[in-house]
Amino acid sequence: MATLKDIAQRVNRSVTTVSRALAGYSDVSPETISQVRSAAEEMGYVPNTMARRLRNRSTETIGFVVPDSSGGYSEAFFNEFLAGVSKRAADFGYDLLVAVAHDKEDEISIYRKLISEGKVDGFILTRTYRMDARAELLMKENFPFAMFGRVEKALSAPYVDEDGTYAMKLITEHLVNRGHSRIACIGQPESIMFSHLRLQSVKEHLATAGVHIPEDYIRMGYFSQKDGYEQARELLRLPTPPSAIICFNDLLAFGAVNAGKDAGFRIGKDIAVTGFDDIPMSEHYRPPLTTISQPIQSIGGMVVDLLLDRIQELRGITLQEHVSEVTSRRIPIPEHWKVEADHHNHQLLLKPELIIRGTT
Amino acid sequence: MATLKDIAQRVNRSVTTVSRALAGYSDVSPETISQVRSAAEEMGYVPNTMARRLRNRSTETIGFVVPDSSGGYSEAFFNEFLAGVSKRAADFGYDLLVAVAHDKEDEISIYRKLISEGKVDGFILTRTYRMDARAELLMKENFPFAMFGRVEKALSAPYVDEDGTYAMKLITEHLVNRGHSRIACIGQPESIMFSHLRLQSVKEHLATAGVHIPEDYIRMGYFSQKDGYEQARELLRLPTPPSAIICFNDLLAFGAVNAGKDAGFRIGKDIAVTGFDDIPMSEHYRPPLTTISQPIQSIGGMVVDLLLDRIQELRGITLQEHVSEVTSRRIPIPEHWKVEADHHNHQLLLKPELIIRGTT
DNA sequence: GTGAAAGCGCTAACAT
DNA sequence: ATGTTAGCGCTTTCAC
Repeated sequence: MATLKDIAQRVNRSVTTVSRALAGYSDVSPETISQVRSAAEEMGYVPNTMARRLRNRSTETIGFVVPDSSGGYSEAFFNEFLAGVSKRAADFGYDLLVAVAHDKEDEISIYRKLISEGKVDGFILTRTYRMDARAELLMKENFPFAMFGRVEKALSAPYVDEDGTYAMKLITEHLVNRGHSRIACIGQPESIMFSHLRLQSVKEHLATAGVHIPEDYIRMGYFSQKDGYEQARELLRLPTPPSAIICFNDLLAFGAVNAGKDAGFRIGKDIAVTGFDDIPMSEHYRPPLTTISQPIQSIGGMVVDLLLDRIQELRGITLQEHVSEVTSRRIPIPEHWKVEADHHNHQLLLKPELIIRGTT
Repeated sequence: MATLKDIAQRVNRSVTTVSRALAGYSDVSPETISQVRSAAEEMGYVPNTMARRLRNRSTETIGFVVPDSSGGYSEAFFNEFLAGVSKRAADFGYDLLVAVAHDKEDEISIYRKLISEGKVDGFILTRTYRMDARAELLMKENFPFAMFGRVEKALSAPYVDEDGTYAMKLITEHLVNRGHSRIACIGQPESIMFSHLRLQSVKEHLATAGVHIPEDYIRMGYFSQKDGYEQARELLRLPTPPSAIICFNDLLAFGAVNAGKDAGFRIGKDIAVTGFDDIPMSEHYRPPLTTISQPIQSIGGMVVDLLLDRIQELRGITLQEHVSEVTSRRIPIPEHWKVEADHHNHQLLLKPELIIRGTT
């Protein structure tokens, strides 16, 4: 591998000059620049990553800790998001470090470790909790991070989130308009922020519509298709079973659909089911699933943008040119997505879309 | 962040001595060792990652390039595999760098880039092709890698693979025993190694069983549920439609099941469908899918083991202790999984399992 | 416009 | 058993 030194020898200049020529400093003579550039080109020079990182005290790396694949986390969601993050990070020369929480190891200790070892410049968080230990740690450490999702306490941390409250307004109105008055829901644990927000919204909008939702219609704490099946089965065995089941993700909805079928209901006729996320399979399910769509991959990209902004902010502007270039390259966010934003566009709420299909 | 220098000052020793004390060299006095260790502990010393990497010419990082999420790649598979890789890598202090192929960018150029920038010590490859440009590049560059899957040309590269030939033997025998004689199959492009192997095996074992498989029963080039639906629909509209459809992944099978339903067939009675992979949903599909199961997460871990072996091999044994410790920690592979292995246990073939469910 | 020198934090060869 | 020196490859003062 060619180094600056090699180039310097070749063009009879000092390492310093070569470094500056390559970096495009203004105080290098044009001829030197072109000499150096072509020498570098010829010699296939690529800067040594670790040397640069050591010197610059920068890892050029974003960390993403996967809660744990086994948790029944909606897989398709995760892939899409990761793709969005990785591609966007690559645009800025950032790498993506992925860690999966060991069963043994405390998730939060992974964050601690990655910070103390200096392996990442910042983190991306998803599936935030109302009280999120990760967000609290990172705030306390003043370590850069950006979230897909919010936390309950108003933090100054940057985030992108879907407007789950609005999404549930769309769903409940849709169901009420279809004549449903016995509406149940199956969701994740209420400790998860989005799950909490969605449930609140369901309650609120049903109340507005004058629809009562009894306590035993509310099933919180579930993720998987299997969970959806079991909870829906129980719901349908109640003395007064619901005529519609709102599920807080698509997998739960698939399970509920199956439970409905097994109990002899015609899905979309005798009983309605809705999902959330619009994973690829939803469109192909039988019947196709009514659900809420979110541009997951784009969201991943947006979160990267927010994080990189935050990193530079905390670092103080050092690399002037780079900064402005980077900031100007931010993904513009389509206006029709944006519901709300803080004055710095660092906290974004996106408008989700209701996709009406065969299950309602 | 405390550095070796800080510790050295504290204990009145040189940086070198501190470094060696921490590394556990034998030529440091016991008291110095304990002094240094406790000082390090107190000061919360953590070695600077980038300094170590620069100095050691090691990235302590494994690269994994995701072909592209949109390609219809079986998502659940990807997650499980990644989890296995990440966890195992973490056991050895290795990081996992994940890159997603940009739509614009040539996939192979990502490998080139990561190599020339010195960002990873080795790669993990999945979904290998019969002629695999990545494997060829890495062989040519003599850069460490390990594969989940084989390539057509016999390479000395380490791999783990399922015995797809055997898997298809199980499937065809199962179907033939159930009385099927009109058997079709839907698979990925034949350029993909596993798809090719599976197809060959299907042909071979059907021939052995005296079952003829006409050309128009063979549909290669597909990945997604949608593909599965469309191809199955066409198959079922043939003058002589098949009575069984072998699909080379579970998503294809889901599509085929739906096509069968839509055409008025009773799945598992009028028409049989089989999948491959046993993703979580397969068990919950309607009807539950007969398929081939593989321990994906474990396989991810095994591939990491092979890769780390290869990395150390190419590097020459430098860190004696570390090496032996590492090698001794390898995941033992259950005997009942192992079908075949080369003499160094660097090329492993695993025995897949047939899971019989409702679609046959 | 260019170069010498210093240093990021670590490790290792070579003294002593 | 310990310290001195050197250097990984890069960037950034600071001097000329």
